[in-house]
Amino acid sequence: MLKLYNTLSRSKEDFIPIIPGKVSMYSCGPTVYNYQHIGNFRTFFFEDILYRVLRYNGYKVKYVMNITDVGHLVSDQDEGEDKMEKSAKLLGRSVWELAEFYTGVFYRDRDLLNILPPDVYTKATDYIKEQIEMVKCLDDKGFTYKTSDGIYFDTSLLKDYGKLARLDIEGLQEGARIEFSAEKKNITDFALWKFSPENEKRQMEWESPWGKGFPGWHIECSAMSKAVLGNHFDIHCGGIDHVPIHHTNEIAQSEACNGEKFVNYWLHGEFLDMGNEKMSKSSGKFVTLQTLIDRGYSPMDYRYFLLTAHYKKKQKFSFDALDSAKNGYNNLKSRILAMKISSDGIRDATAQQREDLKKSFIEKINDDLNMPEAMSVIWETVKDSSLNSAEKLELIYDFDKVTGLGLEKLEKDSDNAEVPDEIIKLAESRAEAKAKKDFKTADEIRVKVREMGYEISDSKDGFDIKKL
RNA sequence: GGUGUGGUACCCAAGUGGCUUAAGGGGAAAGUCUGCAAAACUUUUAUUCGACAGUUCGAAUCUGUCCCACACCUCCA
Repeated sequence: MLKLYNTLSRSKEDFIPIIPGKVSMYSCGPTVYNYQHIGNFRTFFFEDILYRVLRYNGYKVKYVMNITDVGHLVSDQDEGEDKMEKSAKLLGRSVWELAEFYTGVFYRDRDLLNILPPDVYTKATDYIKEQIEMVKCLDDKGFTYKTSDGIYFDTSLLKDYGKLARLDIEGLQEGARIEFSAEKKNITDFALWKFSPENEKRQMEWESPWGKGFPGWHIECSAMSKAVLGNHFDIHCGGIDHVPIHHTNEIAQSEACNGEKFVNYWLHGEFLDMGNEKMSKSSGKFVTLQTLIDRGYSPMDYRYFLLTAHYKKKQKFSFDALDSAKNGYNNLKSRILAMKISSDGIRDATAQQREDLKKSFIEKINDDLNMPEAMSVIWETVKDSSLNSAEKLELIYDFDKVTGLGLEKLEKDSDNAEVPDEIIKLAESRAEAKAKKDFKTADEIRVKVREMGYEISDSKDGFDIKKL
């Protein structure tokens, strides 16, 4: 039985889909006005694990992710400039070009991290009509009011507003530091449709029953999930930061308009803790996947790193921690490679042991996606002395459908091809010296080669050269 | 001011009442192997879970108090 932690109930629940055997799932994707940083990818990774675990459990999953290419203001509370327009202005490009560019980078990074694409990507600008219709629906039902800058949702009309975040509305007002729009009736009210500024031509704007403008950020997820998955679906996920505002508002809009429960299970991924390194995009300073690549890490090192912590807990990022993940991943890979050489067969006699390991793995992933424990089962499998290589590999390849470390496709690095002739010659002369028992010369050559960036190591049939 | 989360070995990180005399990885150390190394293999590395009280037959896990760190209530995945 798959158990998932539901933010709505603040507890781990048995997962029971609306339609047996099928799962409908929506996750809040990237806002493509800038690069995604490694913190963003922690969330996309968590969603990938969720998707994989659902599929591993045999569910037929319809997974939708949105691409926000319009309307996400600098503040979630609908203050400030549109992030897309602001960023475009800064770079002197059109917002459309910008969105396309950053979407492309997002896809590339996603693939490098072996994150599976969803079944459907929905771009906010492709669903303007649906968003307008939803605002109209709310308007018709009397949930809206108009101010000088847009159509707003009146949150005081819902008695359970804020149930997801368990908001203490009174407390919010007391501690609020935001510039409170005087025209807003309640601090928690938010824009459904924003009017284009009169003195300014926006690059992205559309006609609507309320005049030229653009949709508020929250409405896109409500409208697009409705369009693709219907009024009521199984799982909605995203980053933990979306609980108090974005997801709270999605629930308000969707339930007010549709008149039925919106989502059964809300799952939220915790943040990556960068220590002193602030990761907010607005500060302009953040670590991207490319930063890691430039520093000599493979994107998959980062994936392995993410697998070592539970998604609901803050994970401390540091280059030391990433180093240890990289080493761990390398060790795992070399063990797998060593096993691949073997020509063992699967034995009936070990069926029980293999069954036990598999059961244990499933138990871990189904316990609210406990990947650190699942990784521990993988290591147990690797080190199990009662199983032969073929048996271990069969299990590990199966487990890797969830972990996504690319272990089945793993091939021995063709490092030797890149070793310069000069180094090979030195290695050969070292072998000669060794044969003559001239160990002093042999050691000198090894040191010299090491200084040149290569490591010579002896093997049964001669030597190996590895780039350092 | 309000709200919330967390403090587990040198580092990362599971575990939330007995199966754990606390997973797993990294690191470190020792041994086997080796001319010596490297790799590989084997072994070791928290009687202890921020502190102090308490509940219990039994607690890292529950309760209370305190200390510390962080996050959110602006933006952020």
